[in-house]
Parts: sequence; C-alpha cells; structure tokens
Amino acid sequence: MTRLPLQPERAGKGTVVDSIVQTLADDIISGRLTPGTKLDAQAMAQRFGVSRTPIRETFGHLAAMGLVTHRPNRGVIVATLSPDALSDLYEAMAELEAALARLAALRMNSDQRQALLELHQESVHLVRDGTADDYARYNQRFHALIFEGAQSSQLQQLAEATRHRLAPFRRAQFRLTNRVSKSWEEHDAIVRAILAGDADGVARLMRLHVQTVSAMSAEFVAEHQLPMGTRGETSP
Amino acid sequence: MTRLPLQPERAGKGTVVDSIVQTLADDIISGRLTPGTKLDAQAMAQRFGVSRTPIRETFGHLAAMGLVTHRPNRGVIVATLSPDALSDLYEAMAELEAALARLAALRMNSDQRQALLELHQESVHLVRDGTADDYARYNQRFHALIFEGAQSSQLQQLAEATRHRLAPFRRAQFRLTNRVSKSWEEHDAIVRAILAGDADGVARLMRLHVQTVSAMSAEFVAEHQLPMGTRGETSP
DNA sequence: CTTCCTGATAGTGCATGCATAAGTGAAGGA
DNA sequence: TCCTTCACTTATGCATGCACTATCAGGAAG
Repeated sequence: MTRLPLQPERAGKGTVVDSIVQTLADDIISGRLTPGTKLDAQAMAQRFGVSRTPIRETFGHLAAMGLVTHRPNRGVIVATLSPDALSDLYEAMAELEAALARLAALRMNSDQRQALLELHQESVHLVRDGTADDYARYNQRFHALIFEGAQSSQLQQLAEATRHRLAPFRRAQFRLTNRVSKSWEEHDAIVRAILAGDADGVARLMRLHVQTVSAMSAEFVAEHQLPMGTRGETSP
Repeated sequence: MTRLPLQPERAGKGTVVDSIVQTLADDIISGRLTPGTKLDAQAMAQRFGVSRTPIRETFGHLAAMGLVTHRPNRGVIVATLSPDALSDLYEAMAELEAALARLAALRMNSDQRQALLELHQESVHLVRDGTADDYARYNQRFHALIFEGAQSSQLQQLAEATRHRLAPFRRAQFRLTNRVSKSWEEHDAIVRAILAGDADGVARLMRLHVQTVSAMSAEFVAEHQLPMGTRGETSP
C-alpha cells in the first residue's frame, strides 16, 4: 500500500498544452506578439494544428502568469500595462533582484564569484563596440549568474516571472543614449559589492540599478507610444 | 442532449471557471483539501454541476498558482512540498515580507501607522486569553496592514500568492507551545521599527520573524507527518 | 449631424464523445 | 510464496458541436 513517489518533479512535460504555453510565452517575451494584440483561439488552433480546447487551456496558463489578460466573453489579449502598473512591476522587480543580490553576496562560492567577475570584465568592450542586442545578452547573463548565486529557487522563479512580464516593455532601453555605459558602471559597483560580501550594500545598489532601468523604460515607452492600455479597456 | 438553458446558480458575473478556481483555491488554502489529495475531474464536475471541460481549465489555473501539481495522464493532486522546497518557499516569503515591511516603514501615513499600532496593542490579551485561531486571525490582519502600507500592489500580490501556497503547511503553528507569545514579541519589535521609520531595521526583523515561523512550521510538519513530496530528508 | 435602437455576425464558453495511456487485478510460472 | 504477464477498467487529453454574448453595421428618431 505504501506508494513511494517515483520521480519527484517529473511533472510539467509531455502534454501538448505545455509546449504551446512555452511557445506563446516566448512569443510575448521576445516581442513577436506585442501588448494589446488579440489572441484568436481558432487561429491559434490552426497554427498549432490542434483544437480550441487545449488552446483555451493554454490561455489560462498564460493569464495566470500575467502575460495575457482574459476578458470574459471578449477573448484574450497580450497584457498591457498602465504607466502606474509598469512602475509598480518594476518596483517589485527591484526588490526581488535586491533580495537575490543580497543572498548572492552571502552565498556565492569562489567559482561563482570568479565567473561573475570574468563575465563582467569581458563585457567592457561591449560598452563601446557592442550593439544594443549584444549588451542585452550580456545583461541577461549577468543577472542570471546572480540569480543562481543566491541559491533560492523560489525567489529566483518569482524574479524570472516578473522579468518576463516586463520584457515587452524593457527590450529597447539599451538603445537610449548613454544607457549602456551607465548600466555597466552600475554593474561594476554591484560586482565589487558582491565580491566584498557586502550584502546590504549590494541590495541597495541593485535596487537603484533596477530603478534606473525603470525610469529609462518609462521614458522609452512614453517616447515611442507603446500600447499601454492607460485608460482601462475601452479605447475609442 | 439534455441541456439546461438556465443555470440555477450562476453567481456573480464572471465565468464559471473563475468562481470554481476561487472555491477550490480556498479549499486548499483553508485546509479542507490537504496536500497529496487527488482532485478527480469528474467528481468535481458533478460537485459544481458542470462538465469536465471547465474543471480542467480550473486545474490549469490552480497549477499555475502552484496550489496543485499536474502529472501528465495521471491527474492532479494538491501540491505537496519536500522539506527543501518548503524552506525555500519560506525564504522567498521572508524576503518578500521584509521588502514590504521596509517600504511600509517609508510610506505609511500617520493614519496607517496609528491603525497598525492600535491593532497590535489590542491584541495583547490574545496572547494569554485567545485561541490559536484568534491569534491567527490577528496575525493575518497584522501582515495585511503592513502589505497595504507598502503601497506596492505587485509585490503585495506576490507575497499573498506565496502566503497561499504556504498556507496548508503553516496553519497550525500557533498551537505550538510558546509560539504565540514569541510571535507577539517579534511583532512588537516590528511595529516599533515601523513607527520609528527604521526601514532597514524592520526588514531585518521581518526576515527573522518569518524565518522563525519557517522553523516552527517545519517542526510541526515533522511532528505531525503531513504529506510531503519526498520523505527521507533528515534535518541536519 | 448625432444618438439610440435593432438585427446580423462572429467568437467565446461549455457539453459531450472518443481514442489512448495509466492503473488494477487475476492467472500463470519460477 | 512471490514475481511477472496480460487483459480489463478507469480516467485523462483532445476534438467537435451548440447556445449565448459581445460587437458592429445600418437605419430611425431626435
């Protein structure tokens, strides 16, 4: 009668729904689907060669992740954020990343610290010679290393989920003038604090870093009139 | 074939799925459904008087919230947590609550500070005269006031979602000896730090407070053999 | 010309049916 | 007695069909 669990956490793979969730989530995060875009259930059904039932289930998952907004009887759209909601989400991001950086400063082993330092030092040339996309990729890896160093998988998952929700509004910030060099300098201070084991200091620095990104992102969104859904749903 | 055009109880205006999600989530959070319990789709369909389709959609929502675990072709069970996963979640909880408390210390207005102080002072008698449930209710309101005071709705939502996931494992901790008076003393220090505007101090205190709860919860789970994911992990 | 009604149309939400994989128990062999 | 095998049972995952609601075009009333 004692039923021992066969393999822990084997779940989450295998069904059609999960693979479609991955695909659509990636479409949103990568910007192929922009905020405000309506997701037509039967068009998706055709695209993936399945019926509408698993598509609707997929929409449920994406809605729970905050990537899409479900409006009863009116379909599903890629999530839009009012300026207030955007800064609110960035604040959450700032606190999550600050907490992770704090833990990383306390917990990273010497290999991890070395890897972080090397990644950061090798990125110097990107400030002058790299493209915005190059720097964005380095930036992604920089934060990922800190996430891993914190060794707190739940907190990491929350941070990554929040990062995904912000992705559509954050993408192009490195194209702003001077943003790259400023960002690199902020990273530099963060790396030094982590190597020094200055937990409270790195938390403060990371919070400021993300707040700066937030301001840049808001500026970029304002300048480029990204769809935000400022006034609720009813748009004329 | 026999389709009833009129739903006798279509409570609220939202969809059926949303109301079922609410009900089942509450069943799990409140402990009516304990971790490891299998959720039978057609039994649920009968219980709520709907077909299996919206039930399956409901399961998707609950899985995305982390309240249930979906095993392909093997159904859905109320989420179980290994001891490691439990402490990991508590760590996330600690950091989230610490961040919220820090913001609350910076942002609460005088009315909110007054309300927090009054709630806390009025709760003194619960330490000696109240039941565990009484204190749990006060505890809930205490943390809720701090959440509101932080004025950071996304962070608050993350904290509440995490709190819900922990609820099945956290419920009975106030029945442990001395836990109530210790908890009250920790709250007391937190209130004083918030009133003093000591942001970093309250973050540290809150982190310790939740860590203590984590230890208590782990102890309770171990003593009472709650269903967990993987057995065999002995504490160091 | 604007506002309000009204009917057509499309798409969502749910029910039902079927193929398939997982679970169950009995029979046979070591 | 215990383990393996195999048919049977059960429930999951997906497809399809139908009713209901939101949206929009067109026309009447102000």
